[in-house]
This record gives sequence, C-alpha cells and structure tokens, in this order.
Amino acid sequence: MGFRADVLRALEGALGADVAAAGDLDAALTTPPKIEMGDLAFPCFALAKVKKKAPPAIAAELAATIAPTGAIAKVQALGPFVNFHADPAKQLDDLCQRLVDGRFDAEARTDAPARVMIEFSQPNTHKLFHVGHLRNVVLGDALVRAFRARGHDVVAANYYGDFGIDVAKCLWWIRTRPEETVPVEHRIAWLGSCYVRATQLVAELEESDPETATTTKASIREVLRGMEEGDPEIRALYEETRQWCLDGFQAIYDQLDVRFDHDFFESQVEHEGQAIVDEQLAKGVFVESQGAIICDLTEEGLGACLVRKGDGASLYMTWDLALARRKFDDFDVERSMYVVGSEQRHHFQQLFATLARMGYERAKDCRHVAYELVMLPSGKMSSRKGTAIPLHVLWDTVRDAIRTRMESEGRDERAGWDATRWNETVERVVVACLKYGMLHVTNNRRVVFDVEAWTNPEGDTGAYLLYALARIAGIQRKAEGPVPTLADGVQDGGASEGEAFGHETERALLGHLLTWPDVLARMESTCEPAVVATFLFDATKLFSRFYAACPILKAPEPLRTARLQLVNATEAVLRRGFEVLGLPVVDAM
RNA sequence: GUCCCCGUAGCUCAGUGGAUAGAGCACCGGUUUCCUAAACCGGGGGUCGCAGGUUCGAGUCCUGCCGGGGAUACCA
Repeated sequence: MGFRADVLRALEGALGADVAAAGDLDAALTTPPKIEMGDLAFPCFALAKVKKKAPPAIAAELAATIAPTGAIAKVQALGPFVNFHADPAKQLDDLCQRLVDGRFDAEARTDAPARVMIEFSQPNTHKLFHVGHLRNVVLGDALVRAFRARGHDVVAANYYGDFGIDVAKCLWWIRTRPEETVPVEHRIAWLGSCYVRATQLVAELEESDPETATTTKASIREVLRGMEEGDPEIRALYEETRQWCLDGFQAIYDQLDVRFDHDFFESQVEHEGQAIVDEQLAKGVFVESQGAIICDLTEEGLGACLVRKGDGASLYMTWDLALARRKFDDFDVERSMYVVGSEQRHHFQQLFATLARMGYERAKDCRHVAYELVMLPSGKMSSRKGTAIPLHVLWDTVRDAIRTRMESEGRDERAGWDATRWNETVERVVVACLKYGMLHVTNNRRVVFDVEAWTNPEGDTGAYLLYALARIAGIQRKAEGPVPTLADGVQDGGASEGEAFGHETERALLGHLLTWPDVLARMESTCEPAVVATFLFDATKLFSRFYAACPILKAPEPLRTARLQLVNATEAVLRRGFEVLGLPVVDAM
C-alpha cells in the first residue's frame, strides 16, 4: 500500500525475533532532518541493549538485509539510523488516489467521534471589541473547524455578557449626559467609552470626593435595578444599545466568516444560577461560609469556590453553573470546551470540580482552552487607559497597507479587475493576515501585536500562504495541453530525457503533505491551531522552493504530469488546512 | 507564602526524548527573455535563563534557583 506500510513490513521481516525488543515500530519511525538522507528513518538505539551491539552496527546489518520493494526505492544505514528512501512517483500516485477516494480524509478523522460543545468569543456588550478579543474568536473558530474535520459533532456556542453592573455604568453615563450625540458608526466603541468614562469618574470621585462617589454608585445601582425590574425607560435604552452591540458583533463575525450554532446570554442564566445554588445548598453540596455560599473544594486543593456573595448577589461562577447545566441537559454534550483567557484557569478548575461535586460525571470531559493575552510592544492593552486598539482600527490599518502594496504592483493578473474584485481580494488577504497572525503563535504564549510586523505581508504571514495558492491557481489556469486531475494519478514514474520526478524539493514537499492527517490529529489533542499554522507555512515554504527550482508546465512528459499532480495535491492539502484555520482562499492576488 | 504560564539568534517565534537546534523580520550579497519577485538562493549571527539529576541520547522529562507575567472566595 503506502510507503510507510512497506517500511514497517520490511522492518518486521528483517528484525525477525527481535521485533518485540524493538517496541512500537510505527512510533519509532522518524523523519530525517534532511531530505537527502531519506524519507523515513528507523533509530536502532532501543535494540542496542538486547543485541549487545552498537547502534550503527545494527543499522548496517538491518540495511543489508532489507531489499527495496514496493514503494521503497533505497535502504541505507547512516550512523545509528536505517534510512528509507521512497519511490517519489509511487508515493505521489498513492497520495493522489487517497485524496480522491477519501482515504486521506478518513485517516484524518477520529475513531471516537463525540458531541462536543465549544464555547468561545463571549463578548461583553457595551464594551469595546479590541484586538485581544480577536484572538479568542479566531482560536475558537479554528477549534470548531478542526473538531469537525476530525469527525466530531460540534456545537459552536457564544455566550454574551449582556447584563450586570458594567452595563448599568454605561447606561447611567448616557442617561446623565443627554447632550452627547450618538455616533452613526462604531457604536460599540462609543458605548465602550461611556462605560470607561463612568468607571474612571467613579474612581476619581472615590479619591477626591467620597460623598459624591457614594451617591454616584447608588444611582448606577438604580439603573441596574431598573434593568432587572423592567423600568420602561431604562429597559428601552438597554434593549436598544444591547441590539447595537449584537448587530456589531454579528458584522464582525460575518467579516471573519465565523458562525455559531447557539447563543447563550448572561441575562438568561442569571436566575437559573441562583436556583442551582438553592438546590445544592439544600442537598448540602454547597455550604454557608462567612455569610456567603461556597462549594468547599479544599480536598481538591482548590480552596473555596464562591457561588453567591454575602449580599445575595450572583457572580460569574453562579452563571457558569447554570450554563453548564444547560449544556449537559439541553444539548447532551459529551465534551465541553471553554475558550477563555489563561487568567481564568483557577476559575475553571473550580467550576469543573464543583460540577463534579454536583454529580456531573462529564465534568471530567470539560476542558478549559486557555490562551495568553495580546500585548502591545509597549505592554499590556488596557481599554480603561485607552491603550487598547479597537478591532476596526486594526482592520483599516492592515487593509490600507495591503491595498497600497497591491496597487503599487500593476500585475497582469489584475488588469481586468473591477472594484468588487479588488475589494474582495484585498479583504481576503486582510482576513488571512489577521487570522494567521493570531493563530501561528502557541496558545500559552503572548501575541505581541506590532503594527509594523502585521502590515508587512512578507514572510511568515497569511499573505504568504495565500500567495502560494494564487500561484497554484495561475499554473492550473495557464496550463495548455492535457491537464491531469488527481483521479488520473501518476501513470508513469519513469525517467524521460534524463529527467525523473524526484527532485529534492519535490520529495520534501510530498513528504510534508503526507503528514497532514497526523497534524490534524495533533491539533485536536493539543487544541493548538499553531500546529496547523506551522504545517501550512512549511508546506507553503516547500512549495515555493519547488516552484522556484522546477519548471512545471515546460517540463517534458511524463515529468510535466507528475509535477502538475504534485501541484494539484499541494492545492488539495493546503485547502484542507485553510479550511481548518478558517483562512479565506484566493485564486489570484 | 502557594499554584499556573513564559524564558531558544539583535527582534518575533517553531521545535511530538533522537542525526550538525530551525524559520520569519532586520542587515549584507545574488536571482526575472522562463508557470505571479508578496518569491527564491547565499552570508553573518546561539553558554537553548542558571545549576544539578534521569537516559545510550535532554531545547524537550524531574528537582532547585533566577528573571518576566498571571491566579490566589464576596470584581467581571
């Protein structure tokens, strides 16, 4: 069948009685650091003890016993490794067939599909949506796509923070300053500034004029009560401004091509949470402590989990309990994932432990996908200090940079483009840059947001990835004569006019494409989109090298067909990766 | 105090216990009568924070320390 299978069979045969001592052969196989060394390598260290021989001697012995068969073109000992060289044409043919008949995708799927809920984004209404929030959306969406590609039944869920004291602060500011005009554009940013100014005012008053501070806070609480109890005037303002935000968020999700299957709202689960607290209090799972209600998690080493404040008010934790119950009971999810910043680690450890105490067995299948903040080169982003970059500002900046770049080039491809085509292409490059910029860094690492770097579309960026796809489309467009489709495979792997398929850039690219199923599996188990992002960058890099080194359309047959098939296969695999990260595609740029 | 995350090239980052630790940016030099030069090739640049330990083998695993960030019940 495939090269890897052939290698495993050959090794088993050559090892004979030593197979058991060698351990898991499939797991042992590695990729040599350089393509000239071969495509797969078997390290002989584990055998050294049993055979009481030096690894290089064992490698030489094994290499001598294995004859090239099937897709194995050459076997060679190199130091302590047995290196296997694949027959590149057979390998390419195999990849084409598997892409066509679905085996390639089947291999990428899990054998334990589950119903998974992935909660992400969780934007607060009445607050600025800034670059930091973008990381969450893009990360969560990538996970949704990856879990789907793996064959899971995924429910993408959003959870809007549309209630509480912060919303009241914003509304209070608006009500006490009727002279302020509401802008037509970027209303979320304006509402956010109302919230910030109210917060700052209270903080200042607490310093300078404690008495006024107290009355101000009291009137903010009045607004909150009005929201809760349905004061017509306050309620109307609340509903209107809330809707501005929901519309604004939807516009952002549309631009990013992010979709949710279900929306939760804080305003919905607030009361339910309190009911759960009463319930669990009656059962003795929750207890009173210092006037408040807690779930005592000292046994788990997590301290006290506060579920109701001393004044009877609910908190995040209270609502999360109700939310979790809905997820388990109404949606029947087997696994539940929460994409939330890493500063909430303790919160989620407590939440999951509390759910376990409440009797939810599936609490063990809850997972907090933590990620670090987005930082500016100058430090932490703070919406209160006004140092946060609103998403639309970033978007405009990147768009300007990319459009300027494109307009200065004057490419033939773009000669007949109308305004729509221009706008659409620019927008796709922008989205690719934004998403890739957020995803190519490991979750646990801070993303440093440097506008200079983000507006330079060269090197390790989304634009670089799209560029490869545009070149691929260009080749396919310009090919004259017979153009193979993947289903045709590679009929003849032989040499022609002294040139055969198997240039080192071809073999390196091909070998890399073959690892996709494994890469997707790793993204699922680690919840790290960076795994796929790195794969795509490497694939693109390898394609660019191949492209620069090997003429495709002008190559003699059958080399031309083989190269075109490599181009087709590269496109097919790249598209799978783009889909998983939610990156847009282009066929010209 | 305790717990968690990060520390790899000037900067930003990859690196699934295996071979000479790799990219991108920046800097220097080269490549276009040829499929898109947003590309490709070459060059300089490293005590993988420090010290021990486990292992045939450690950037990777364990312990301790140093530096940065975060969490640590009545904020959200």
